[in-house]
Amino acid sequence: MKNKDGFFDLVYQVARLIPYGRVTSYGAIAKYLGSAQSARMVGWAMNNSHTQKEYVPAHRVVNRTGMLTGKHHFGGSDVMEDLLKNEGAIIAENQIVNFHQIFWDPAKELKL
DNA sequence: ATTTTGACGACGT
DNA sequence: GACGTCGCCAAAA
Repeated sequence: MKNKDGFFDLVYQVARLIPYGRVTSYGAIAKYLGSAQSARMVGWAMNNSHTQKEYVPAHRVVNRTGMLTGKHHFGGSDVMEDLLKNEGAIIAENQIVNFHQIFWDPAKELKL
């Protein structure tokens, strides 16, 4: 397949697998991909996520602190917060309060 | 080909 | 316990 087995595409696919009302961290995805130390790459991939044909729920991906670090990349609006809140996430000061509650680890949940 | 970055993470002070 | 710095990998300039 001409699927670019690139790191980016992998991240996009995993990000799309994030269930509704759930969030994950860059490190979690990176770990699932086998490159736990490449958490930064995941974030970078998200930056290019807009280049993907399919929409990537990047708003469900936050850093390990649960802070919406990437909300600035959503067009400058608080759309990211609104979306997460809409899914049941509690956001306060750009930070997910119930992060531990809605945290979704692909390497754990998605792992068969 | 080399250098810089980049939406992180862990360790150190 | 809060703040700072370094380290990681991979892609873009």
